[in-house]
Amino acid sequence: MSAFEKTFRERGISLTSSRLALFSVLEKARGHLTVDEILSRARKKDRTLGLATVYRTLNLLCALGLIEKHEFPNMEATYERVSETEHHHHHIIDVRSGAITEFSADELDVVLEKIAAAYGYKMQGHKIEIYGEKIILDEASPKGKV
Amino acid sequence: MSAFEKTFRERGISLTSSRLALFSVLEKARGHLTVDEILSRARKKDRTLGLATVYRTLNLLCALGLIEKHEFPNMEATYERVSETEHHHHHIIDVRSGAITEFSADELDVVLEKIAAAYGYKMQGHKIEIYGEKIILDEASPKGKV
DNA sequence: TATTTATTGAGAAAGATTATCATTCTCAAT
DNA sequence: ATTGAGAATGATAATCTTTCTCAATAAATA
Repeated sequence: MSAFEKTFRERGISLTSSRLALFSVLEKARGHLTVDEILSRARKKDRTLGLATVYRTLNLLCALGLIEKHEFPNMEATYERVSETEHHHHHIIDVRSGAITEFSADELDVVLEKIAAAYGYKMQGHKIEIYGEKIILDEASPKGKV
Repeated sequence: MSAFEKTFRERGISLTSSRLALFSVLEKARGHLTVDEILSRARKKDRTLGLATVYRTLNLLCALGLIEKHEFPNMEATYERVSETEHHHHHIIDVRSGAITEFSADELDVVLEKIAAAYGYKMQGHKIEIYGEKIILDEASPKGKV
C-alpha cells in the first residue's frame, strides 16, 4: 500500500480509482510535474480522468502535506512528492534554461526559525529560491562580467 | 525629478503622462500594492489610464530593476518599489491574515551565493519566504500544539 | 511644425484554476 | 451481496489575471 493510500485510510478519506491513478503517477515520478504531465500520465491508468479532478486531488494532497506545489516566475506550476526519508529542500532556478536544481540547507532552516521568532512568529514553513546562471568554464567567447 | 524618471531619461525611454502618473504612485507608496490599487490611484492623476498600460509599465519597471513583483501563494500579485538606500529584504507571511513583514539578512545572502557556486551557478537573485503564525502571548484559550 | 516611431486604450483572447451540477461511486451498515 | 447517504466525479461554464491586437494618439527628433 502506498504512502498516500495509507494516509487516506488513516484519515477516513475515500479511495477512488481517480485518486489511486494519481497516487501512482505522483509516487513514481522523479522531480517536478506539471498539471498536464500528471493528467496525461494518469489517464493511461484511468481513461476517463477529468482535469477538474486532477486539480481537486492535487489541492487535497497539498493540504495533507503529501505533495508540494511550486510556482516559479514565468513557469507553469509544478508539483512534487514530499519525501518521507529525504530532508526538506530548496531550489536553484537557471534563469536561462529554467532548469531546477535542488539543495538542502538545514543550517539555514534554523536561522530562519530564529528570524521568525525575533519578529514574533512561529515558523510553519519556508521557501528559498536562488536565481542564477550556470558558470561555463572554457567558454569560447566569455561575456565579461566575470 | 524622480528616480524612475531619471532612469528613463538616461536610457532614452519615452516619458509619457501614463508613465509619470504610475511613477508617482509607485514612488509614494509604502509597502506592497496590487495592480488594482495601482490602477485606481494612478487614475486620480491620469483619468484615462488603461489597465493594459499598467501591466506594460509594471513589466518594464521590473525589467529595469526599479520595482519588484511578489507572488505569494493564494494572494494577488503585488509590486514594491526597490529602494536605492535600503538593503534587499525578504518576507514573513502570516498564514492567517496574509500580513507581510519584511526582514533583512545579508549574512544569509552570502551563504546562498556560496551554495549557488557549489552547484556551479553564479547567483543573480534570490528569494526567502517564511510562512508562520503570530505568537500571541496571554491568549485566552490556547489551541495546544505549543 | 512635420515626421517617424513608440505608446496608448479598449476590448478580445489566452491560460490557468475553480465552481456548478447532474450522475456515479465509495463505504459502512445492513 | 445490497442498500442508502454522502462524497467524488467529469464535463463544461465561469472566473480571474495577464497578454495580445490594432487603430488612434502622443512623444521625440529633426
